[in-house]
Amino acid sequence: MPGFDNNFAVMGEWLDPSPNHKKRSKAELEREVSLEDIKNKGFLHASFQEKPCYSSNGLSERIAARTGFKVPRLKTESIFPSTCLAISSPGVSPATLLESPVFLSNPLTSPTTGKLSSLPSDKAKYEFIEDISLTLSLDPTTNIGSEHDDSQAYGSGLGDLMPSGAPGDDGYNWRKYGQKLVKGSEYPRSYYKCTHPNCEVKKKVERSREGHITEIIYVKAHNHLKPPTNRRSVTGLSGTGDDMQIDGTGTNENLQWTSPVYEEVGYGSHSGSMQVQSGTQFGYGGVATDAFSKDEEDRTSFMSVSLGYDGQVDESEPKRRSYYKCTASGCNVTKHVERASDDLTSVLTTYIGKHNHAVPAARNSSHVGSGSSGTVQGGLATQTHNQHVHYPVPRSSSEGMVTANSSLHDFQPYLRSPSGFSVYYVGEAELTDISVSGLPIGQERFLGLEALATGDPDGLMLQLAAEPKVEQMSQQELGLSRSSLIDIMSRLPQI
DNA sequence: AGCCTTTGACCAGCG
DNA sequence: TCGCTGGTCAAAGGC
Repeated sequence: MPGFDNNFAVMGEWLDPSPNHKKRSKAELEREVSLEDIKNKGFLHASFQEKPCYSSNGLSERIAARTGFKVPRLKTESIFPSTCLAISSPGVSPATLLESPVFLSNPLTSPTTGKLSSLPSDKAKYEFIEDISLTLSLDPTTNIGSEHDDSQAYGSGLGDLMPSGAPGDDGYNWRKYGQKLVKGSEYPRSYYKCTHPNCEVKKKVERSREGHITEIIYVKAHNHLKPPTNRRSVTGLSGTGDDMQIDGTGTNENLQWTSPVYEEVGYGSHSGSMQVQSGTQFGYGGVATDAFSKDEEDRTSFMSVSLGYDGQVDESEPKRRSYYKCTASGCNVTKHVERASDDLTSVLTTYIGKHNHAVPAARNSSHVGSGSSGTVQGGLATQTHNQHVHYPVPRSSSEGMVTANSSLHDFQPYLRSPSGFSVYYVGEAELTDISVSGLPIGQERFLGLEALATGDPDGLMLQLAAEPKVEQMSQQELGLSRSSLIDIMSRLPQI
């Protein structure tokens, strides 16, 4: 949900207009990765292999499986010290940055070149952040930077979102019923059950030693609404409260859709940085949406989303991304509020910039939801509340589950920030359609963004100089999206 | 009292 | 059959 640390006005929203999703072949999805490139050139190649959706392998193993070599685990919490990107917020990693409106309009698109290199016809490696000049050492063998105060960082971000007592707080109540150290994972896996009567939803959560969630796997779907306490009264620009009530999980902020200080400045479709497969909707309240309600009993889902978008090929659910900018005078903070069109329970929120003002008193108005603790302050350059989107796929789809998205995403584990965690949904829902949304690959059109990110020596800012780049897509087709993006970029904080 | 976490034991699937 | 592994159970204890 669009959490509000301050007030954002909706900049706009994209609704993916391209339902002609296609499932990519394995060959199309295979990529190779070169750590040397990452290390030396700063761009990513990736290797993608099919993998079961219900993998229980540890991240490192999965990485190894995909890249073909053993990957020393990074202390990701320290990858990006303040001297790099000042990603003091747990919600930020280079990956998330690359998923920001600046870097990511399409996972298959180079944010720097705008080249779409992962189209079906493209068998080659593709570049992602080649020219990004942020201090982004990706040597996976190195603990980059000093130990930063993880707890502090976390405290302003996911820590609030994911308190230890509510792992992956998604608005539902969970009871832990087991914990085990699974093979291949250096972190214990905790097992939770939804406490709601007759609800069979379970989830498995892996945490790092620091308590950061590294992976969440959901099994089945809720057959009930979220507990009222998690429901937030929302009124706002987009009309219905329900539509706005996207679960405050993703924020450590007071929740407010219609804050007087943020305005919506853009909107548009987000062509799939997330791999999605259709099936059951985990809509607001967890109730299946129409398309799948006919089989609610078997409603389950699978979804792999994370900083790594670790896993799938398909993306059938259109996603909506709203862009907001802080309306405070002189404040250039922007954010964008991404979710599946039908799934209001999950959201990916990305912040760009740093507020240069105090939190408006209006935050405490009646608009403000019950949200959590404090606001995102301090040296926060960007913050991403990487909640996930629930998209279902049938169990059978696991056979074809491919880490298809991008090299970048596949490398997410390296970049995994304290808030970065993988989310999988596993289930047996019938697959009504398997397709790839967001990216009309067949038409080979996309919206790319050329971006340049520069780390602030003070580690407080991230400059994102971006130029939307459009290929094989008419201006008309882009409509507001392009202009909105340009506007967004123009408002980004300057170093 | 109720709900939760913890944790060792147990069970089932698989090779 | 056996061992491994992931998942679950359930008693104990804490809040």
